Amino acid sequence: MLVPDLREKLRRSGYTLTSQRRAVLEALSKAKGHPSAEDVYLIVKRENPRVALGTVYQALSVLEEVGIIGSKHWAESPTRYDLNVEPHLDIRCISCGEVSEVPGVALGGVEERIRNNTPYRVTRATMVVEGLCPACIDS
Amino acid sequence: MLVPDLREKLRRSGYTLTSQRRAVLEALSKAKGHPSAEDVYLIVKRENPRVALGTVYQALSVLEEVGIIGSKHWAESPTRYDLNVEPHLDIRCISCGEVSEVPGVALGGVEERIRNNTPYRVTRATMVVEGLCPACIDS
DNA sequence: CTCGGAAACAGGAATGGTTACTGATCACCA
DNA sequence: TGGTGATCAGTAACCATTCCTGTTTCCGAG
Repeated sequence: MLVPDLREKLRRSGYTLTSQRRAVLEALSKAKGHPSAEDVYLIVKRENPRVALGTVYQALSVLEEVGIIGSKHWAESPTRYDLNVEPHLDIRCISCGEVSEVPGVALGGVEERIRNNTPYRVTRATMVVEGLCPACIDS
Repeated sequence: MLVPDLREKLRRSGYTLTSQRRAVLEALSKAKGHPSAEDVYLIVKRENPRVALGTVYQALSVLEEVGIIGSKHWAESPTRYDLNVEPHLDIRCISCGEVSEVPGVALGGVEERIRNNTPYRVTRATMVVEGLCPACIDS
């Protein structure tokens, strides 16, 4: 199964397991990249044409809150979702929009240092990386 | 003067110096924080009620391209602009939206390590930090 | 198993930041 | 100073996302 104790994880945060939420999770694993909400919507729709886009947005936000999926946001581009909830770097091509992972780079305790240098209660510290992918450099 | 050789810097990239672009720059320095395009627009409008919001957007984007100003983007919030073009960390309160600087935290060559671990040509690597500001923690 | 109330959903309208478009105006070099 | 390409004002359009409303689904208590 895709996520063990899925129902239990949702219930612990006061949510219920619905077929739509399961379908969104399955679509996310099928997409195997960094799909946007709309990408997920299109995949879910292939099997269940009656799902609403708003439902996909809501399901993604619930799944993220529960900690089953992660999201990243680049300016001028829809939010991308990811089954990989471990801290890791992704880079987005400013020309074609493709997102891929940057392996082997650790942030080295930057978040910890941020916490020690601000009176804010830090809730999120993400690296947003942009560039030109190999294919777009050549063209 | 706010920026020496302003005209020259614009000209070098093929742009001209206009009163609107100068006004946007002045508004940005008056705002003294991390204003959004609309914040800048409202300030500029006080002295020149005929400016259009679109002009402010275009001016900000030109000034950024030329390297006179910087911008940062948090999800679910308009892009913020800044006269400080040196690499530095800013944190945004997820409750009231206020942005302030996190002093004394260096990224320690993370960008260099990213460049060495991706086939992309990196054009931008920013840290996006969110949290609760002291005032919002108490309330 | 089944019933009732709470949660979630479908469909579509609304929102908000940003960009695109068009005819009028301006900046600047010859 | 005059011409021309860049820029502007005003406004419409765009797109990702959220909101709204009536209907359906989920699931724990019995």
